[in-house]
Amino acid sequence: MSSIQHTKKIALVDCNSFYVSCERLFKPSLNKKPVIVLSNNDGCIISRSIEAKALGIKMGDPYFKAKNIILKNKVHVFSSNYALYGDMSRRVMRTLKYFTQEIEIYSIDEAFLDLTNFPDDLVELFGKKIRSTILEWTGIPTSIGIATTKTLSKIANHVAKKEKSGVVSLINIKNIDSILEKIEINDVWGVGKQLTKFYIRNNISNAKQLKNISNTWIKKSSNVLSSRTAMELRGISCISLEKSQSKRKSCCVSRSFGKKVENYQELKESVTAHCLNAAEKIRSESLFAKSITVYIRTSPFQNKGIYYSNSKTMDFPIATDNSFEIVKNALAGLEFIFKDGYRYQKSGIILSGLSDSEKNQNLFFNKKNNKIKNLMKSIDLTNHRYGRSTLSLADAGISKKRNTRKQYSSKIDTADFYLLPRVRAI
DNA sequence: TCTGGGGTCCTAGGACCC
DNA sequence: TCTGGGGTCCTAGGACCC
Repeated sequence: MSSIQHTKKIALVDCNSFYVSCERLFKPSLNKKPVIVLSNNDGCIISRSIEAKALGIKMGDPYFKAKNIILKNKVHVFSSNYALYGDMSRRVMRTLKYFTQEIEIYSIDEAFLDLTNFPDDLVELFGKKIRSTILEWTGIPTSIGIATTKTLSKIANHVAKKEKSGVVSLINIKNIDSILEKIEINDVWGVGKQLTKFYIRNNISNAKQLKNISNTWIKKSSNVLSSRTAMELRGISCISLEKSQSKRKSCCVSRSFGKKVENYQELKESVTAHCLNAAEKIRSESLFAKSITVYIRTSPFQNKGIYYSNSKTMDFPIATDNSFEIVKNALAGLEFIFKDGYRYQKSGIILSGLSDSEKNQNLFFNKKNNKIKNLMKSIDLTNHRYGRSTLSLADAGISKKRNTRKQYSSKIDTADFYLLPRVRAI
């Protein structure tokens, strides 16, 4: 057993303006220029380059509201291309795994690494090596924050975003209070809109103040999550690294419509399509759903007409991954909640109570079940080979034009070898 | 005219039981 | 006038994250 006691060291690696950076790979001429990426249907702004941020363009703002600034400043606009971002994300994560297996992939553009086994005085240098390697191998710029807990590594990362080196370690700093003091309370990981309001009311407006507040007070007036955050600010690790990604518990598929929908048939088609996507997803992960929720709603932002939103949840008699059964139940639920005369903006479904046990199934295993299983398998295989929705149910309305907007797509597919950008070795 | 999508966890309160 | 008390389980909705 080693006698050396290592300080706990957690690094948070975060890709800078990830979606924008992905698009820039294929158009290097856009470096240093303002660029944004839009959500589905070109609805909201979901990624901004620093130059776009500097223009005052806010995260999550509806596109049409920012259009004036965008046109005036010649901001480059992209519709989102999730296939591209997912692919680039996998490349970045693979690169990280080259450095350590102690990794938690936290989101599409973020990962926590446990660097406890590296010497304290070398960890920042190691961070810089990681950063330059990711840039070299994938072309994606990152920021890296290193500290003793996840919450503090988030803060270190926040500071690193403004540093030229892109890497900040709090490990060897004796007293980090002067740093925490400059972190606004709403920038602390785990403090959202409601908690910010609550803390401000109680004269807590930065991370240092939250760190120094009594634990009993937080637990009493808020909840365990809040006290965990405060503890982590004090350097006491409460949120551990989740190395193995556990199987998910639910699976949602939803879309807003490009144009409002009043027609029942069109709603049915959208719900059917959502079900087929979700069913395929859970089958690919060998999961079975216990229940399904279907929901529809009109736009919450328009006051013309009355707002209507409703949902219906149904249990399956036996947990299932069968597309037909999932669609059948969803459509029954839709019929139950549909009301005529509204301009619907969105529909969605949620498969929940997901499990990978086939316990329930085995009891009822028979020929018919096997037949359906094989059918599902061949549907998935065909769709995988020839593109999504090659094989579909009639109700998904595949012959029709999709009710979505995607005006600014770069149409880049990393599966196409010749479009892959060549990244210059540094 | 036009406002994303996909997750997790916690808690309050209702249903039910003795 | 006045209607127990304590426990468990489940779910819907809220808050948070990216």
